[in-house]
Amino acid sequence: MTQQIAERRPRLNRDRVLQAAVALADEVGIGPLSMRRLAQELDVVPMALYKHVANKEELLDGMVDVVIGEIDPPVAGADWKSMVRLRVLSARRVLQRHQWARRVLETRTNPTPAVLGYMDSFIGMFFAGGFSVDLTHHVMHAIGSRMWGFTQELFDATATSDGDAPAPVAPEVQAAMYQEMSANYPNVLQVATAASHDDGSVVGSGCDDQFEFEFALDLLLDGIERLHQLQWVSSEHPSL
Amino acid sequence: MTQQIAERRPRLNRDRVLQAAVALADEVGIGPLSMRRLAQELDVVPMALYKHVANKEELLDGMVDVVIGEIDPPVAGADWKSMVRLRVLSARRVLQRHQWARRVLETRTNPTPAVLGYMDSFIGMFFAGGFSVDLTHHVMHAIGSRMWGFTQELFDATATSDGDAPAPVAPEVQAAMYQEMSANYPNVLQVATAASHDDGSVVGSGCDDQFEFEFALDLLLDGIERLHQLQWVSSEHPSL
DNA sequence: CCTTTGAGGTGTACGACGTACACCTATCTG
DNA sequence: CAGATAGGTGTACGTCGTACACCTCAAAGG
Repeated sequence: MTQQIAERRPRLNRDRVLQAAVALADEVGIGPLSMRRLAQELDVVPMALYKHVANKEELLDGMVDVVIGEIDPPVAGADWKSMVRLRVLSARRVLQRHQWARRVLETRTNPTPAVLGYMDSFIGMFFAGGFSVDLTHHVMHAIGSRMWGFTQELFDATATSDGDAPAPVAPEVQAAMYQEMSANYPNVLQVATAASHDDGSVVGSGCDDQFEFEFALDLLLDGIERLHQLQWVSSEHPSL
Repeated sequence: MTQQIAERRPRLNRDRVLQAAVALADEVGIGPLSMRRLAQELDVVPMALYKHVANKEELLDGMVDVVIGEIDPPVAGADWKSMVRLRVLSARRVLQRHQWARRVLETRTNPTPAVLGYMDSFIGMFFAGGFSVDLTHHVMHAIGSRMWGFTQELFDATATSDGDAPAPVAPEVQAAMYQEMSANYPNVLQVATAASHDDGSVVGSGCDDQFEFEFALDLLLDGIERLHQLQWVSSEHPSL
């Protein structure tokens, strides 16, 4: 009789927790997704979740990773433009499927390995297309905000988003980060270091946000001007 | 002795509440901004706030209005491109000053009059520049997501953002909305109705999100392609 | 001048929330 | 079979938004 009525519930694990969280958020939205509600869904007491995720923030990190994992890998053997285009559209489809994801992604304060990996592979598409590190950097900002649906500070480790002072990073920690980056995310590292030559930090954004903003803005305005001059109308859906 | 020690605190009103809320959010961030904390700042008991704001959502609406009000009006007598450019940059400066504003703006489910007024005047700049209603519509989407820092659903009344079913709108209410719109926001109305010809609703977005997305994406990709072909480098900061 | 009234401010209370901490109990290892 | 340890439980605390009943005080009417 030690066996409970339901001999099901095959023991929780981190993955089942994340999957359930994603499913629940898809169903009811991110607002009503509470630890208690999620626990209930898994037929478990709230505190049980904390054996698999450190806290709610880490749960959200994990959910983001699940979502990122759903974005298609780059299609092989195409020109950079169609590769990038398809991948951005794939990302859009995923974020559309999980409406809450954009909002959550936006609140992540530092990128998970899955996000870094995605960025790295994305940057790789530009490199393969013969882009300079410099242009790739600016372009990632411009495309990134379209792809994610918000202007990102994903790399800006200095933004704690709650106004606390940025924790100073010890040199040896920074060195370790560098090792990690160069082993796993060489493209990200290349872009990041090139962008922060005037800044001491390896991980800080170190780039000129104002410039990035105007870069993308002018890209848009120039494109718009061209369409205006051409008397472009959408009903014909011509190539831009 | 009925007079309290401090004869100051010149009686609360909605405006003082909003100003204090904005100042507090600027200082400590949006996370720690609670009704209780705000009340404390105003030297008042939490429930006192509810005499001036219906609830926290309405407080946030009011805060957004304060922020929107800080964006510069269009400069007179310039071409559309510089007018738009300056105004977007002004909006950016404001959102930069109030870091929390972007996140809050994003969670607003329907636009306040201040936001509608701003949109209306923004659309007006394109109309004055000779843009068609059609092109203006697409361009507002593309520029909008750059200006606000996120891809907007500001007009999408069907998105309750917590997954609830969209409340059906009675015909007479819809008629009243129409009156209101045509009186105060004629430009918005024009763009909205043109965009939703296939949709019955006046206020629903009714436009093809996928198309808007690809429109802006291709605008970017084409611009990027041009830069790539020109071997553009940022260090020289040439005009794009 | 006194009374009435209603807007503005108070106090208490409730049901959410995230999660610390001490505890129990399966399951696996030696 | 014994002991360890990963997984699950129960209770409790401090936070949040806000409903509801109450008080108070400035202005207005007799």
